[in-house]
Amino acid sequence: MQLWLDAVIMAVTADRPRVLTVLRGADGRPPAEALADSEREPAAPPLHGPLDALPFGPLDVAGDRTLEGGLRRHVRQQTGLELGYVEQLYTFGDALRDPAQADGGPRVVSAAYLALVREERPVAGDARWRDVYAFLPWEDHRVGRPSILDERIAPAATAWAAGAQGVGAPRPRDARGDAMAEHGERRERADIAFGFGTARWDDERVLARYELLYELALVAERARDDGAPAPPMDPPRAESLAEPGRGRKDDADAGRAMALDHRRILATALGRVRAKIKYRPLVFELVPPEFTLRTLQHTVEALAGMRLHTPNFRRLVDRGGLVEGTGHFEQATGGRPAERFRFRREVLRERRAPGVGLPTSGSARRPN
Amino acid sequence: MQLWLDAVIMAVTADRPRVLTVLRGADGRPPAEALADSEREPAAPPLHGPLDALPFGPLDVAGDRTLEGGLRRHVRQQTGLELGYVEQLYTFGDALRDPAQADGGPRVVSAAYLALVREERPVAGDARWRDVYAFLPWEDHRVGRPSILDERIAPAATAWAAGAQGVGAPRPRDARGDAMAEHGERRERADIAFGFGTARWDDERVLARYELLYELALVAERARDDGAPAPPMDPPRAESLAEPGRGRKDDADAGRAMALDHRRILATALGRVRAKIKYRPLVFELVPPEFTLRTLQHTVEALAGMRLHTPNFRRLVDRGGLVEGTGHFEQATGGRPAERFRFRREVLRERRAPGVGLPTSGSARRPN
DNA sequence: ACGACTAATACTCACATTGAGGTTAAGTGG
DNA sequence: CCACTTAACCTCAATGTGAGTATTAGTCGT
Repeated sequence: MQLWLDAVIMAVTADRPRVLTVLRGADGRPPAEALADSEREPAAPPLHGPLDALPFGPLDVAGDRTLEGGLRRHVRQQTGLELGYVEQLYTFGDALRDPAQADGGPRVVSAAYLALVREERPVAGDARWRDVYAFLPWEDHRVGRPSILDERIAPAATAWAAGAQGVGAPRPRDARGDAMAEHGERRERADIAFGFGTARWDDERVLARYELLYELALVAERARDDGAPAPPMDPPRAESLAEPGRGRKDDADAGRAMALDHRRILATALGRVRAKIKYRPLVFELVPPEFTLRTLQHTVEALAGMRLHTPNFRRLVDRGGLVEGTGHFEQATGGRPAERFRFRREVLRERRAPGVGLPTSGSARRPN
Repeated sequence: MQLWLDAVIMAVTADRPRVLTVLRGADGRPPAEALADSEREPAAPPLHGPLDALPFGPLDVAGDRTLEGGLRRHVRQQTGLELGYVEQLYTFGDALRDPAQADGGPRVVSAAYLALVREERPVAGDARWRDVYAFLPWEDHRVGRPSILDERIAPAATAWAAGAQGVGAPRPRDARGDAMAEHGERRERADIAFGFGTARWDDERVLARYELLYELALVAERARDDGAPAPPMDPPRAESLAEPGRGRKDDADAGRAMALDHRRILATALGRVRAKIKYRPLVFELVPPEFTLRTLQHTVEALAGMRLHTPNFRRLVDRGGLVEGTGHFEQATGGRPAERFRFRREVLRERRAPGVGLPTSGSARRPN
C-alpha cells in the first residue's frame, strides 16, 4: 500500500481564486514529455494527454517524520514553493480512484491537504497557477447565476430524477412506489445541491455538486473513468484560461478536467475554504499584511463566489474587531484613498468564531 | 507502510456521552490475556497494562473497496456492532505516534472515523461502553466549571508560560525580548484553550486542550511516551466509572489514559461533534426516532458539556422546523406528559445550517 | 478651477435572532 | 384536593443582520 500526499495550494490574485497545478497524464504518471506535448498540440482533447494535476508525491516512510512535512517537501521539490498555512483536508481511499489500480497496481490512498498562500513568481518546473473557476465554473455567482446551471444541469438533473428505477438498495418503506420514492430522493438531492426549485444556493456544497455532476456524466472525468470514448460535453478548450472571457460565456462547458480524482479534491478544498472562512480568520493568509477593506472584501467574494454588501462587510470586519486601521493610505487609482488595515490577532481571544460571516440566509447576494 | 482504521463510536445514554472501547496494551497490541489480567488486578496502575483503546484494524488492500467499508468490517468483527452514521475524522501520521515504530517497526498511518449510534446490548468480545468524560473530565461543565481547571491546570499553565525560554523557532520580530514574546504566546495559548483570564470557555477546542495538557505533562500518555517511570498525576482509578461520582469529585485527576494516541483521537472526535452539532442535525442519530424535547436537549447538553436554556432550546428546535410533534405522548414519570417529536427531514431543504445552535457568546450557560 | 466621476466611509431603519425571565397547563402522589 | 413536577407558552430587551441612502475625499477631463 502506498500513501500519497496531495496539495491543494490556493491563492487569490486579481480577485480570482487560483490553484497551483503541475502537468501529468490522466493516470497521474509524470510523463517527461508531457510538457512538450502540451506545448506542441494544445488543441488535442486532453482526456488522457497532459492534464492539470495537483502537486503530489508519496510519503517517505523513512524520511518524513510527519505527513505535513512530507507534503511540504513534495511541494518544494515540484514547485519551488515554501508553504505557510497548511491544514489536512480529507483522505481518499476508494479502490477505484485510480484506473491503474484496476490493472492490479498497488493500492493507493491519498491524504489531501489545503494550503493558503499569496501568489508569487511563475514557480519552478511545470508548475503553474490556474483559475479555480476554470475547473468549477458553476461555482462563481459573482456576476449572476451561471447559465450552465439552468440551461444544462437542470435538464440533465430532471431527466436523471425522472429516469430513476427501483435500482439501488430500496429503503425500508412501503413496498409500493419505490421508484417514486427514489425519484423524489434524486429530485431532492439535485434541488438541494444546485438550488433548484424552492431550495437556496448554498455556497458550501461544492463537493456535493461535483459528485452529482459526475453522476450525471456532465464532467469529463466520468467518461474517462468509464473508459468511454467521448465525453458527453464540449471538450474543455485548452486555453480558455488565457481568454479574458466575456460575461457568462465560459459556462457553456462543464469545466476543465483534471488528472485522477484531483478535481474532486479541488471541490473538497473549495467547500472547506468557503465554510471555514466564515468562522476562522483564513482570509488573512491570502492578502498582504496590510490591505484595504476593498481588497479584503474582493478576496472573500472571490472565494465565496458571491458578492457582498459593502457597508455590512465593513461593519462586520471593522466593528467586529477583526482588523484595525494602520493610518497608512493607499494612493488611489481613481477615487478616495483607502486606509490600509491589518489583522487584529487579539480577536482570537475575544470572539468565538472570528470569520467573515457571509449572509446566513444564502439569498443575500448583493442585487446586481 | 500500513494504514490503520480507527473508530470513535459515540452514543449518549442516560445523559452521558459514551464511547465504545476494546482492551489493548499501551502499544495497541491485542494481548490475549489482556482481559483476564484486567479482571484479576483492576487496581494495578494501567500505564502499560491493558488499557481502553478504540476499535481499529488494518485496511485490507485486497478486500476493502473503501476505507469506510474496511472500518465497518473491523467494528463488526471486534464489537459485533453494525454502524450507521459514519464520517471521516482525521488522518494521523506522525512517525512518533507509536512507540513500536521507534524500534524500527513498520510505519503506521491511522485514518480515524467518527460514528454515531444508539447504545445497545453489552456488545461482543472485550468491547465495552465507557463515559467519554472519564477520559476528558475537564470537558464537562454541566454542573459547573470543573475544579481541576483552576486548581491544577491553571497553576501548571502559569508555570509553563513563565518558564518559557527562547527555545523553539524565534519569530521574525525584534531580537530583544524573544523570551518575553514566547511567554506571552504561551500565556495566550493557555488562556484561549481553557478560558483563563478574560478569554471565554469555548466548548469546541477539545483537541487544543488535550494537546496543551500533554505538553504540560498532565496526562499519563506523556509520561508513557517519554518512557518516564511515573506519571505526574494520580494514577487513573480503574473503576471510577462504576462509582456514581458525587459532584466534582472525579475532577481530581486528569482523566483515564488510553492506548496509543487514542485519547487524542477521542478529543478530536468530541471537538468535531460539538462543532458539527451546531450546523448539522447530528443529534438525531443519537436519539430514538421519536423523542421528547427534554431528551433531545439533554443529549445535546451531554455532548456540549454545558446546559442550555430550555425555552430557547425548544423555540430553536420547534419553531426552527427541526422537529415536528407526533401527537403521541410519553407517560410521565412525575409531571405533565411530554409530547414525542420526530426529526423533520425537510429542514435540510429549507435551512442552510440546521443544527441546534448553542449560545454563540459562549457565556450563556444556564445559571445553575 | 470646476464639475463629473469613483471609491471610501458613515448613517439609518426594519426585521430577525438571541438570551433571559416569568406564566400557564397537565399530569403524579400523598 | 393540595403540593409537587415537568411541559409548553409568552414576553421583553438587547443584539445582529440585510439593505438602502448620504457624505467625504480623492482623480480626471476640459
